[in-house]
Amino acid sequence: MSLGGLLGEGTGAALQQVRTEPIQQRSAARLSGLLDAAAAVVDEVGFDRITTAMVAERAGASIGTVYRYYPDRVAVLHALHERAVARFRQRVVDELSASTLTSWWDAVDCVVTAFVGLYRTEPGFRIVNFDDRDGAPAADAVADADFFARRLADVLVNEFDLPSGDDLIFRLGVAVEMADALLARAFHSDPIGDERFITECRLVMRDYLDRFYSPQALDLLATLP
Amino acid sequence: MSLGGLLGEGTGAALQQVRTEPIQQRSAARLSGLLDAAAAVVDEVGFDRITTAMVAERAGASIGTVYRYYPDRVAVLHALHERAVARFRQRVVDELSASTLTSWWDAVDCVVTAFVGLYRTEPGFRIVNFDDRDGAPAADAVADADFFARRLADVLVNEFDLPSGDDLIFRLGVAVEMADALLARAFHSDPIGDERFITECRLVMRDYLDRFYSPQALDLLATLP
DNA sequence: TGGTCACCGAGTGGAATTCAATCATCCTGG
DNA sequence: CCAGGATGATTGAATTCCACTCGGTGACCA
Repeated sequence: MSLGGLLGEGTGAALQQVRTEPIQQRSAARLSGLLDAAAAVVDEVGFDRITTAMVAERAGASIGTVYRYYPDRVAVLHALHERAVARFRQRVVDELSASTLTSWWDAVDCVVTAFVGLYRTEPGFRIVNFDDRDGAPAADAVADADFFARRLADVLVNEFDLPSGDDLIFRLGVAVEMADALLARAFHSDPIGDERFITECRLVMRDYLDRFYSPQALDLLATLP
Repeated sequence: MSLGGLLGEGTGAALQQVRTEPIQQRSAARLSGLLDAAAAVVDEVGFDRITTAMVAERAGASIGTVYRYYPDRVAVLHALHERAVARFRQRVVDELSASTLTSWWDAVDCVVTAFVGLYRTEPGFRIVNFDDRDGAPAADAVADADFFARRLADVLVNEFDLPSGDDLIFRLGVAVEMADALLARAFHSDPIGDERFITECRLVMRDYLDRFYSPQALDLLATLP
């Protein structure tokens, strides 16, 4: 789940992707250099044509260096995905603080906007996000989505007084799944993103959550014990 | 898109997956045996760890035999998916004819029910379905989803007088994406399927489509030119 | 009995991964 | 300040793995 884990400071699994934590400064540059190279290569040749040799060469490193940091080919792509998600997280924060939020809806809208922005500007993300659903990430994905739903729930509860609880988390989880699917569809064959799906995504999110959390629904809820 | 192509009699690419059409009877059994083996292996080791050797061994055949029928490893998984979809198609038909349909909603509900049943009973489908978005099928997937949306639109237009047109197809496409995401989520870590997500899927589908195609909405639409 | 059809499995090639050797940097005692 | 050992970082040839090919062998048919 790609929207998952957006607000987490690392979801646990993320950090263990790196085999050996770099100790000297130069290797930090190496690490991000490898990811930059991977992003470029993925954009050029696609997900399933990428080879470790290409990544190494593009990064000006040797094969062995790749394996020093990542246990296998797929882990490199995972890490690329993780980094993109981290940048997205920052983007959400920026977006949230740059906007004047008058209701929970504005916050949700910011998240969608940030995600769309990520698709558009982060090299390789579009492809990695589609293809990263295999194998290993599958297990993490649900945990990530759940984690993200919890974080988002915190924000909505604290900022907009939505009623906290498992119901809210579950519904945000549902919303995240739907949004991810629709945005993936929007960008599937269109680097700019098909606006119809993006618009419909916002609409669906709002309608779905309005059902439970519109002012009217909340008022109604308040009148009941 | 996994719900995609459900009602199609083959989407064009489907039939060309088999390299050589079997001529003698025994080879028909071989073919389905290979798929059974692939399904079992996929269930055991997962999508990206499956090897042609594993499939061959499980089927009691040799590597060469696999390649006699399928051009490559991915084609085997395509074929497995296709077979599952074919069975699903039958299940939809059964479901539709076994139910008394009083509105378009009943038809949509049947599709969801059939899809859930497929997840539960078709070996290997759960995993293949997740990963079928990736790699090669990715391109087909959107076409499939679109194709399925069109077929479903036909049914709803003919049986329940929904207004035909691109809008209906687009909205069904959106609905398909959402349903697929939510059902995938329901079965992601639960072989039986998390009922909360299944229920929510039905609810979301209905709410979303009701917005445009509820009796009230249709009446309203009718009063306008 | 000749001609397809089906099957086999060692062989090929390319990509993933390993690992022993080498280089770079840091650290410490003098 | 500076040997020079210790440890981190890098290398790339060697190895392993795996998808895929192909020539040979038997099975069915007419």
